[in-house]
Amino acid sequence: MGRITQRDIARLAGVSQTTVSLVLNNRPGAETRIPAETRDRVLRVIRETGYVADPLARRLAAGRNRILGVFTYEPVFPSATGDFYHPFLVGIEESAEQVGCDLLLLTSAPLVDGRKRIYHQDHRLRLADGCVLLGRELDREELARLVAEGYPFVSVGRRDDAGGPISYVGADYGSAVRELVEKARGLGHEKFAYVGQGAGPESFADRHRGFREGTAGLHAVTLPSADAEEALLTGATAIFVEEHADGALILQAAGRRGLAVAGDLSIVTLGDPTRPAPTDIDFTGFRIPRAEMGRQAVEVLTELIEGSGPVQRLLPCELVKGSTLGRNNVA
Amino acid sequence: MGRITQRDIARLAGVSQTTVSLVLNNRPGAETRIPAETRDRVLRVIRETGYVADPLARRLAAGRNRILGVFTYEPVFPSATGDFYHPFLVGIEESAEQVGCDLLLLTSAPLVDGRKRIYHQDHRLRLADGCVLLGRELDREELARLVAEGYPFVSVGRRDDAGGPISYVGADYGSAVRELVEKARGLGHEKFAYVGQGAGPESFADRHRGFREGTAGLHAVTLPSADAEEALLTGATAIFVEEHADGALILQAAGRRGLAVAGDLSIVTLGDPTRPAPTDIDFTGFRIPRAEMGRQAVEVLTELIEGSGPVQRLLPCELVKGSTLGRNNVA
DNA sequence: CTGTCACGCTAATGCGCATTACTGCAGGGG
DNA sequence: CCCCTGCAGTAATGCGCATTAGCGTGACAG
Repeated sequence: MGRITQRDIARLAGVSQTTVSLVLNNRPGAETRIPAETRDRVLRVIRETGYVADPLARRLAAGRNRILGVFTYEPVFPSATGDFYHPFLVGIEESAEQVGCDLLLLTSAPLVDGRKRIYHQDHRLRLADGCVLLGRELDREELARLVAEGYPFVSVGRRDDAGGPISYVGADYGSAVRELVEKARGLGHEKFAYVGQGAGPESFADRHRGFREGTAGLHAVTLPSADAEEALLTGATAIFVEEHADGALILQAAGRRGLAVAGDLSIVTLGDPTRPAPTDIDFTGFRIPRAEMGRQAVEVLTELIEGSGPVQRLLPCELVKGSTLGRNNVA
Repeated sequence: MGRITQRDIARLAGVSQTTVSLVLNNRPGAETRIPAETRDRVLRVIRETGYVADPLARRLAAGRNRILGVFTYEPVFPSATGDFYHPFLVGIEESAEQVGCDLLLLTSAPLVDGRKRIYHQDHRLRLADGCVLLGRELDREELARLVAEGYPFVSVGRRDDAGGPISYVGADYGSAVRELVEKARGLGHEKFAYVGQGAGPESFADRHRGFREGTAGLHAVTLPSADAEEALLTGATAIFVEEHADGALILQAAGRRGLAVAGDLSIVTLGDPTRPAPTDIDFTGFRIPRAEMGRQAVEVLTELIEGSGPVQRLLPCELVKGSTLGRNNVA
């Protein structure tokens, strides 16, 4: 007892499979070409049988699916980073619902060298019409291949070209960081430190670029995350940290030295925490518009699938006033 | 320049498409039928071109997909209930990864009368080989139709028959509640109250049944959630609440009356909070094995797809000691 | 009375793959 | 000499649908 097909419907309605297809898709031209009487008859049979077209066959023939893939380079559901990615998914799901698409979580991608890879033996990307890519760090080679194959995809987060322009919906880290630097300068700060990678993934590079641009001509040093506490030795009065956890670390260290936060020392965090941090602290910094990024990524993806060219959007970050940035009181 | 197909590979390797398919699937029989020389030639071309079979066509031809659907009657990602459902998804994802399936979130299902419906104009269930159903309350008619159509699905949470037995992986609420009642009786409690729906969805009905069985022959009343505070007027020394939020409410009310919790009054919660509750309180109760339920649901679903008959599992709940159940000190 | 057109529909084809049935060939037994 | 068997592969078919080309009929102009 296989499931019902268009042929069955056709037989029951006394028409051809073609007619069923035409009625079903309500194609322009079919509207006029098929009289209401026949159409109703077909529709009635469809309703009675509860028939629905097999989306797979449909896609095979038509090339469309209304399935959007979601590929995440870092694990989304479990673990600590999960909380960071959750808001993106909320936006993605919301938007997918609006545009009437289903979401395919590419969970079957195996780990290779500790990372998920899109392309692997028997990859299943093509199940979806297009794909949203999530992750701090995307594989350049894979991106290049996606571009080369002309597969529609949108990155959540800005990406450099990879053998061609890449569509993305990112956060404007550069502007956000620059603004915060300027705010600090307005409060009298002249010596700055940046703690974090500041390179590698675009999101870090963008932050650091904003920092460099904002502090151009001023005293400004950059330290890796591992040396976070040493930022206190640099003479900086305003420390910008990529990661909340590092901010908390520096805060503690400052406390031990008897430095008053926002008085002797200001700390600014650059984005939402990606690791769980003892963060009852109300850091000055900004918020990444994660849900909105997810939403718009799906929007852009559907446009792409419709055939539009690459789209690149940077969304503004919302500044968080917080209480860790104050007037510089160091002579 | 469409994507590469088996035909292309065949042309490049100087063989037929059939041969490519045979090599690719390494079919028993093909192993012997195709000499290593030819196979290597084909494999080399495949490697050079980076070809991968279109999973869609594959499924169309073979009838399988390795896609598992996830349908949720209540919204999963956003909102408050999201936190409740999250653990299920974690388990589902984990298990899906293990069995090498992708997950299709049926997000395109529209709301009808405020609820999601599986069956609607152009439903897309059949995209997946089978489906995991999530939600406190599933639509009986829809279940019946799924059963009638022979579509493989597993409910997370026990379900009554609907025109046939339904596969599920549920939590054994009945036993858990009964155990808690017995524990309370062991501590000298003789008058009980149950606050919550106690009917309707299976999960509530099961809890209530456990309560009734445990308190058989004793003083035991049942109150709707709206009248939670009135539980204090019933003379009950042990109050069982379906929902943490109600427990918190009763706790407050008890405080106002000067009743000591676990002393004058014991409160037991029946499961994890589904609404965010001011729950720094360490309630005595039990935990629903949510992740495990998700995991096993996927397991069962794959069995079902392989052709097994209905499977029904009840998983034990883990009792939580907590601090709100104490010896009855009321004369 | 023929040519043309619109109408209402259908036959045929192909999407990319898996599968089944078959073919051409070589070698060996009868 | 023919038949059989095994080998190494190929042609053909179909999955369920969308799409294109086309067909039979009646109406109507010329």
